[in-house]
Amino acid sequence: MAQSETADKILHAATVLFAERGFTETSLRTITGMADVNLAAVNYHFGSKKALINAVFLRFLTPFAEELNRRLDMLDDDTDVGGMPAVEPLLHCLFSSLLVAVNTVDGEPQRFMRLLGLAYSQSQEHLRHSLLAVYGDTYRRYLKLLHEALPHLDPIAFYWRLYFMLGAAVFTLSSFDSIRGILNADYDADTDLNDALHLMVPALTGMLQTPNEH
Amino acid sequence: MAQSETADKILHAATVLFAERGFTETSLRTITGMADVNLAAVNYHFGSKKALINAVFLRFLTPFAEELNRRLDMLDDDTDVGGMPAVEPLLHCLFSSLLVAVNTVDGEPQRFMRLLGLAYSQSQEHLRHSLLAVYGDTYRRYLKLLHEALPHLDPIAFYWRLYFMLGAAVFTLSSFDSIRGILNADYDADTDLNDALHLMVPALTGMLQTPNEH
DNA sequence: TGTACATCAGTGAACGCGCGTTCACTGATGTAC
DNA sequence: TGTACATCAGTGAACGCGCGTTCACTGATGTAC
Repeated sequence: MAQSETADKILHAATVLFAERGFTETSLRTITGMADVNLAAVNYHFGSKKALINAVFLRFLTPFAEELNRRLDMLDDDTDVGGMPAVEPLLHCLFSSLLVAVNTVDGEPQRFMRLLGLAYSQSQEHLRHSLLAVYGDTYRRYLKLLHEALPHLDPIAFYWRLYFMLGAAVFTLSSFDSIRGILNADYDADTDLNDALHLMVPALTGMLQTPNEH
Repeated sequence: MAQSETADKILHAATVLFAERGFTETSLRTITGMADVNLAAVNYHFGSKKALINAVFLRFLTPFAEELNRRLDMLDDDTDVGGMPAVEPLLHCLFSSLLVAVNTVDGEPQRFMRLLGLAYSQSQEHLRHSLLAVYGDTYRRYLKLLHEALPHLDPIAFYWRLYFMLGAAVFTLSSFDSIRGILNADYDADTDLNDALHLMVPALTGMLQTPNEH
């Protein structure tokens, strides 16, 4: 897939338009119009609109998962002698992989953050299944390490904290452009994606490490 | 609006279906089919599909904003003699108002959480404008109090932390049903909405209070 | 070297379908004189 | 008390439109004998 120039142009236009408006709100006619290719080319190269949505995600999640695994390997080597990796390095791993992966494919980094947000909110069951099949191993590996770094949390509390973290990250990064716009207008201060991630790491570390009083 | 039985049935069905599938993915035919009313009744009572979406939000956000204002008044009275309200009571205020409001209108509480999540992710500009016009004052009042309780954060850092909190809350609560399902299956432990909120308050308090090292 | 066939990327036009909205209409209830 | 008119909730059928998908087709390139 995506070996032809036409398929590449479709993937690029679909990425931009899906991130801007969502999946249902973007028609194949708009995509092929922007990509300057024939309407039927989407079904020729990808088979269906659903398959196109899948392909858009695979294109940027594959380098992300590879980068994350590479960094977790490095972290494993570093801590071979003395115990487990800590929370903060684990979060750095995650966000740095995101940044690196997003820069290997074309386009604005925050586009992919928006797509990630959409994947969660628009109930695309087919998408969730296909993503879990491809990236499930990496996901479970990361979860195991993170939980080991948070021994004060029982499994239930850990699971909820994980979702608090996912929510904060996905929501903030997928609204990144609009938050930045508001801050520029109100406080005349510019924050780039890297700044935002550096504000997020200590805040989320603090959240995860807070003791859980019942 | 919503004084007739037909309009009420439409509002109820729309609330259920929008929360399940999103706005674009729910057709007026599905809504009127479930409500057992005539298709044209939506446009007769509400004017358009967009106006129906607005009405669904107004119905549960209005009791929420009223309840929140009432609780903030009480908090103001309590702290009249000694300083400002603290972070944790402010979060309790917010979440308790949500719970109370959601129980005054019919239906499962988590439905409204899902709608809130959708309002953020589906780019419904008309909706955001209309909501800010109606609830802007309450929103700004709450923000001011919360910032006063967090004097260690400069405006920029505060703003980002606010979005981390919003993200964690909206995302978690709108995925509440599926998270609960996973926990039931994997750990055989049931968590209701109240439990989830009580796990959230200390975690988010910890996140907000964490110092921001640069 | 020449011919026949297969493969493949891409195209133009049409398919049927479900969508939100509109419109002329009905029938019940309220109001004015 | 009776009649004429206005208002209002609700209806049935149709409107035009944009959607994802399909299909027969073209033209270029590669392969076999």
